[in-house]
Amino acid sequence: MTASETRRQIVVAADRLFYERGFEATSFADIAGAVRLSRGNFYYHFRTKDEILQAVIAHRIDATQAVLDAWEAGADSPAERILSFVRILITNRTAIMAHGCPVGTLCNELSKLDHAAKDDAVRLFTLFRGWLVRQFTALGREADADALALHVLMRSQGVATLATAFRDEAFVRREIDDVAAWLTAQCPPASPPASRPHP
Amino acid sequence: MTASETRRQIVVAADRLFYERGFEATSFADIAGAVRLSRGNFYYHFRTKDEILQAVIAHRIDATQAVLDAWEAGADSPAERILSFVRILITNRTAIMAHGCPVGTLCNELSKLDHAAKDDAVRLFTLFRGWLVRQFTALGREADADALALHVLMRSQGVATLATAFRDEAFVRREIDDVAAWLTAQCPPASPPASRPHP
DNA sequence: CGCGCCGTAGGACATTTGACCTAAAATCTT
DNA sequence: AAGATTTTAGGTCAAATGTCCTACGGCGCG
Repeated sequence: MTASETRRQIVVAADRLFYERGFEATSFADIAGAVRLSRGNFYYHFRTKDEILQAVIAHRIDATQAVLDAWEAGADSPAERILSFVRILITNRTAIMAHGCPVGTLCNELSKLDHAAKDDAVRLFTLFRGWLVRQFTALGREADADALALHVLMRSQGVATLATAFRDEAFVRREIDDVAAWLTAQCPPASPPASRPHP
Repeated sequence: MTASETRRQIVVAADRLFYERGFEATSFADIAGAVRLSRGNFYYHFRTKDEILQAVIAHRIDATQAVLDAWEAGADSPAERILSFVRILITNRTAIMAHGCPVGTLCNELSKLDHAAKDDAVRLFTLFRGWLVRQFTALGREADADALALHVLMRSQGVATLATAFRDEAFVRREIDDVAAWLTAQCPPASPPASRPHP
């Protein structure tokens, strides 16, 4: 096995474990075990947990960017793209009801730990935020695109958190429908300006 | 110092530390140090970390219940009461931007740890949920009171999470205003039914 | 071919940390 | 002062982290 391939496997396994159990609760040995490496060999690739965290975040950023790029390259309208984003909550409902949103929970945990990589994790949010801003701008809402983007992110996060707490799939679907309705009201052909963000 | 008083101090200190650093990241010694107790004395009051967690959750439930009762005993209208709840985000903005929502982040962490006390933590949410249901019922929305309650909780959680990530106070205020506007649209004297929850 | 180099892999320590426990001193109660 | 309660100062044990050392196999080179 080549070193970079081994490394990649480690990052993928760590990514999953950090998501499922949290960063703090995942031990070096847990990750090594998941990839079937001895501790010593593991150390050859990553010397500290923080290094792994850095790599995991970088990996997530790449993966996220790829998904967003693909959506933006597709034929969907900006509004449909935004809905694609929100529907992640449905697609990943099982994982989310068990472990929450990967981005939100990581940012929360790193904030509490006051971890050096905190800001890097927030960049994941920033990625989505910027992408959403572009979609809303394309919908003719350049003036308040950022407020709208944050609003969509806010709703996703809120739904994810409550989904984890209550494990209520009907609630998730209801709220997704509500976002869809809100979105339609935001960017219609021509209707009275809705009561939303006044930035 | 009487035992129950010492115990109370321990719970208060543990509550703060669990909130600020997280449950997993807070050690026995951290709590003992915060109350200036020897580890042994600490052990006299609580034998395991899980016992402390139980006590902290019970303490939070009591405190929450007291606040909700006070609000319900006050002269405010149900709509104003709901706004009081949402405005906690403003009142506690400093703490929330640093450590998130105490309820949401605890539930998230315990979910990941698959901790036995997970469901007890969710009861904190349930407390708010039931209280909100009563307010919406009083506003004449008994039919969808629960969906509306969850919607308000969802927004609070989303705002808290993003507030922690971006530390943007203006965003928080904007979203609070938006909830207020939404609330007005929900339960007005008599207006066309808004596009909200269809449970 | 023989030899040393290097990337890769695996195991054997050493150190630290944190949860959990005990014995006995100090303090309070009656 | 007897007896219960509270506090202190230790100590144990397992898990986690950090570091080193050996081994194997390909490969360039004299």
